[in-house]
Amino acid sequence: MNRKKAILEAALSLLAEKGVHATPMSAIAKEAGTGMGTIYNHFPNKNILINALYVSIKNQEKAVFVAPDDSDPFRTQFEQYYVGAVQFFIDNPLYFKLIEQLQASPIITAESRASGLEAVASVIELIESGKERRIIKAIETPELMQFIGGTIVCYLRWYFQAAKEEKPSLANQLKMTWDAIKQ
Amino acid sequence: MNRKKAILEAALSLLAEKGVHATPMSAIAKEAGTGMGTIYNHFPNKNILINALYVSIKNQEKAVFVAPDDSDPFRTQFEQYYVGAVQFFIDNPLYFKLIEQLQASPIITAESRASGLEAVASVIELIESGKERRIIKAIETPELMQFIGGTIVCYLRWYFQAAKEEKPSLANQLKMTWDAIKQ
Amino acid sequence: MNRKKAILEAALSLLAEKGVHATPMSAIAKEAGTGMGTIYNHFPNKNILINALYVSIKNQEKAVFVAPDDSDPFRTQFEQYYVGAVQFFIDNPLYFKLIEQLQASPIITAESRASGLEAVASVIELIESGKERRIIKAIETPELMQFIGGTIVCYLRWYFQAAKEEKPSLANQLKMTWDAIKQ
Amino acid sequence: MNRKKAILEAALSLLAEKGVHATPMSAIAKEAGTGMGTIYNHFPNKNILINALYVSIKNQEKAVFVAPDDSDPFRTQFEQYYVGAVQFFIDNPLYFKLIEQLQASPIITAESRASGLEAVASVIELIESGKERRIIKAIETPELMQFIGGTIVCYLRWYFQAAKEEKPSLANQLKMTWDAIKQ
DNA sequence: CATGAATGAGAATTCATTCAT
DNA sequence: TATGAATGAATTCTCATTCAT
Repeated sequence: MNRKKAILEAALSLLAEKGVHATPMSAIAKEAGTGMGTIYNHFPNKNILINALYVSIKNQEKAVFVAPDDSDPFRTQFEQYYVGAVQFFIDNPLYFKLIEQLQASPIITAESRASGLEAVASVIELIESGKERRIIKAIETPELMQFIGGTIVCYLRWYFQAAKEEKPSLANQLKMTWDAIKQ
Repeated sequence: MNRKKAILEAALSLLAEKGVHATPMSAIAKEAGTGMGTIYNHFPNKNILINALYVSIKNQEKAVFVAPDDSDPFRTQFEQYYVGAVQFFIDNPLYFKLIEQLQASPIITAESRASGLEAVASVIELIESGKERRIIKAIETPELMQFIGGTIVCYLRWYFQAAKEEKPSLANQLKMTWDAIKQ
Repeated sequence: MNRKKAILEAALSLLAEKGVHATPMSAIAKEAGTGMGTIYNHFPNKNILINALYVSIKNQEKAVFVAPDDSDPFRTQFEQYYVGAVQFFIDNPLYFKLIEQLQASPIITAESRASGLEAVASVIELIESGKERRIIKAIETPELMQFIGGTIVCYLRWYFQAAKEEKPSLANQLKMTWDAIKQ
Repeated sequence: MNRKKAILEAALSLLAEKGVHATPMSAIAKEAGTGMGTIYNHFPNKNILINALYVSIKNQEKAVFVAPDDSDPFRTQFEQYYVGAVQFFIDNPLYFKLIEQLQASPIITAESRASGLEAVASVIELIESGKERRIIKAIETPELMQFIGGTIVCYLRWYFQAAKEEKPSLANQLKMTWDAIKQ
């Protein structure tokens, strides 16, 4: 039985669901079916556990951004990234809930944050090539990235709060985002 | 002597700056120059105080959305709303910091959240007229609102984290958002 | 009801009797008849409480060393100091038990320790005048002080462990110490 | 491979250096290069380990008190004991640090303490013969022993806290102690 | 209404000890 | 016999809330 994994899973579910500050370590231990001390054998303290979870999510997110087929049209490649990111969080709602909480939190260290940025390195590359090819607006890449990321977050917020039967179509979102950034 | 106001101001500055969970009621009392009991005379508990702050910010935001001149072109009216919202938070950075923290927090009640939505009622109206006049894309209004709101939040995040000397231009942001939603 | 005093008294009795590490703050609170939080209102943490106790004892000890009558013979003056110190701890056995524990402990700060040294300033003066008058051996004062202090500590240890009926006479002790240091 | 010895050595160095309560069993195991379970195979619990260390030191101290040459003058014999004891702890500073900590500690059992007393049996004998021969003051032997022991402890404290270059001379100490106890 | 000392439940963290391997 | 991950009771400290003044 992999206790470390059990702990991370229990932590994910409780931290995302109840909130970081409403989840005592004892609750995580109970949910993971271990003693509290066991958590501390694997993670020196609560913040480190949370950072580990953050980095683990970001690493999985990274795996989603596989290099798209370069022979595809630019817009197709962009949409693949976009849809990939959205789908990743739709498939893992707890990840989204947790990342939302941690985004602006002082708990996440600069180091964890930096490792999180790696996830989007290949997207940045695509955007910059799009700017060179005059497909994308000539705006600073970080600003574009922030904008695109923002549309994703908002879509997901919207997606998760919407009632089951009326999940908003991703097509609209894609169209708006593309219109926003295209030259 | 308006103690209630002093308490709200102290709470705003501490909750925004230090974080909700790192701000004890005692610190708020000290900053407000009152006793702790006085806070409890005005706000039955900490959560209610925080909700009051949230609603107060949303109400001030509402005041910003004054009906634009109907004789102006639609796009001008839209930009007035957009710039107004952005400017409101640029002028009140603490408001933004606090709202960001509370956005996804279970502290904010459904009721407070609902009252927050009133702020944007007049914008909704504008958007719907835009859709009727086929200036704006035919997408569900809530989805459009969410999208627009998302771009504002992301711009502000970007704005506040950027170094002093290189505050990003709002023009790019306006252009992207308009291109996104326009027919 | 002076709670701070009650806390110090409870702390003294438990720390001295059970030992510093065997006395939880909760036990002190219970003994003092207060809540645990009350202790922390008066002393920010356990170490500070212990230091406060240490300094308080040293201050009371200081009060014991009243300037002796200068017209008395030197030896009389010396014995007054010696007997005073011994009597102080015989009268306050808990003080002795606690000081013994804390003497070499890293809990006591340099500052507390320094304040403790003030207690013996007037004794140092007497010893130095004794050396000048060639009544006392020409040995470095700190070494003499350490020696004298050591004989007191040992006597007290002996005194407290001895059975009730055979408390050792202080006279022997005084004689030995005097013979040791006299020219 | 003598694991028991390795454990005792690791325990000595850590307990003396860091303090009894700041040294977890896990740290001792690591320093000794064994698993934690191994310690518990040799010593049923932490207190028993500490007592074993105490008794071991006292036994080594005992070995230092070899019967002096009976043809030597009494004072020479006494000084041999005295210097031997002092030298023992100067040669083994960790022993002194640990014994100091444990002196007043409830961890040390009455049994261990009793076994510690054996160390000085031969010194007691010498002192009593000195009293019979009217070389030493007619004071209860235990009181004399306590006094002598006290001067040693204080000298050592003084010795170890003094700066390297100004180690206090043992000669002064010997003179004072002798003057104190001699008839 | 205003005050702020008192309260104690609850949180993070430690570590002696056990036991399956 | 050796190992060290697992355990959870025990400890320190915090802070929302109360209430006597």
